[in-house]
Amino acid sequence: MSALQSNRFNSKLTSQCQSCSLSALCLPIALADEDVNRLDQIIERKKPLKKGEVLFHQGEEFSSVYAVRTGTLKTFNITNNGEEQITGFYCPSELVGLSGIDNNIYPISAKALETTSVCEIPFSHLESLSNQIPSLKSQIFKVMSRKICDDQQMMVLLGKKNADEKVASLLMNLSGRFKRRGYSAVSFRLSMSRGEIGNYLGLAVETVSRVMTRFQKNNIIQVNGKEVTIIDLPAMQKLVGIAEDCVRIDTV
Amino acid sequence: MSALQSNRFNSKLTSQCQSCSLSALCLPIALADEDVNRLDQIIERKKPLKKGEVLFHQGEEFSSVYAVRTGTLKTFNITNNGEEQITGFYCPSELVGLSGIDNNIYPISAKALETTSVCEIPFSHLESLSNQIPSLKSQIFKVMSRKICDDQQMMVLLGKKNADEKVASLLMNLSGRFKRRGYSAVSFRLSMSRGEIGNYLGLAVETVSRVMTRFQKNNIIQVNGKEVTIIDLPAMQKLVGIAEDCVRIDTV
DNA sequence: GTATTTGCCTGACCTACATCAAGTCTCATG
DNA sequence: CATGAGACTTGATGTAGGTCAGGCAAATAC
Repeated sequence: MSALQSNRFNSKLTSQCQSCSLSALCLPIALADEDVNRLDQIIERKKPLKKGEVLFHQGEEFSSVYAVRTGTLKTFNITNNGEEQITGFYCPSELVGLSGIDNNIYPISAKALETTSVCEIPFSHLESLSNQIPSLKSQIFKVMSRKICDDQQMMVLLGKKNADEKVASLLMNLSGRFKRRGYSAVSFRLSMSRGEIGNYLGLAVETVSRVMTRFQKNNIIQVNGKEVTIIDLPAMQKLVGIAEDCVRIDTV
Repeated sequence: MSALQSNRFNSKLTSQCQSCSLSALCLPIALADEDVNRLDQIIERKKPLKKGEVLFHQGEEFSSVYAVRTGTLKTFNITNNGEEQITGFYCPSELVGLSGIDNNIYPISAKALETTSVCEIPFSHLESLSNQIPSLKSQIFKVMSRKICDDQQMMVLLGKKNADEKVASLLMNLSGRFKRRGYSAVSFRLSMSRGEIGNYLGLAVETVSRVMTRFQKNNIIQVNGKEVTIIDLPAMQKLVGIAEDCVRIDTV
């Protein structure tokens, strides 16, 4: 059975790690069955967030990290002059909130881009559980390290790439994330608006729009509102520059 | 005795965590004495790197994280088209190499900007020691979380700030890091070149140069080669926007 | 000592992208 | 069904910062 044939995980809140199709991507990877059980017990499944609802606010006391189960989140930072700077988009199986550990305060807010359900993982529990399960601790180190790695790639993007490369990079990045979860890597739906894309990439909305219509004219992608299909994969890869995503070789 | 009156830590390679004036800033914070001892035993003090020498190369197998004891490092990423993108500068007490944990490969290189000595902390040892010392594990989580936090601030900088704000942010950031180690927050020496600053901030060398001379003309800073003095602190803070560095309140 | 390289500064010019302005399209709501 | 508010697109224009080119000074080599 394919990992994604099921729709169980938005059906009831009681679903568990063992039966969750994301479990291989999420934290429990590399854990023994009994350990997954123990992890499972500290996780709280909350009722889904509606579009626009906030999971946690910048400045709030840190308590939990969250694994996205369905839907998408954005995290953002309100800058001193009041503008929002989006720092990331989070898809199912991805962990949000790690930046709160340092100061026990969330330095960013997290908001749902669509109806989104998450698993809440109280960090104090996770931490004490990680005392008992060394491989869980290693797993957390890895997840955090990967985040550092990804953020550094993002810096390269923001610092060195032009508008075309930025947009192509985002699309290819999303493509890879869909693929990893078993969805099509070439055809998908953007859950964020053009404005949010621009904000994230350091571009004006208009630029995002222009780049995407130009890509479409040049038969690199096909766009229909939020639906995107990548047509000319080599062209996209060339724009991104192969060897993205740290040095990570995608083994999936 | 001030934390910085001593010069012991570049005098001999055998210096230990207990006697290191950086220990309060580095990993051992919040560790019991006996635990510091145990940590101390896994750390290898290497002979100093000369300017331009590489600590580890992008793509190399990951083995250790490093704490800078004296001097400065930069980390950088060679992009697909062969250019270098600097992802960070590292001052004494700061930890380099955390991004290697994820894939067991360093995704960046680290190079000395001046004569630099480091403590090598073999990660496998650190990890197993962290099984025995929960507070050490927490400390590692915190350090990694802080890194994520800082990187996100860097994204805001690269995505939203103009040249003046970028340069001001870097100077103020360095200022804060000097201060934390007990040095002057207003007068310090840049260990990186203008080119490296530009590269890091996503600016051309010429722009960095122009911004700094303009700052000087407007009596905001005083520049003499690599020596910088901040004259008009409020102006600088205004450029940076107060409330930098995540939401962290500097308690030092 | 001179030659050469390297880092930094400065001016003139150019371009990629932002900004402004005016649509069109979508879709939610009374 | 009409209406109104967002979200998206497109064109015209402006500008911050990049690029190019030249020059000086300090460091390094010869």
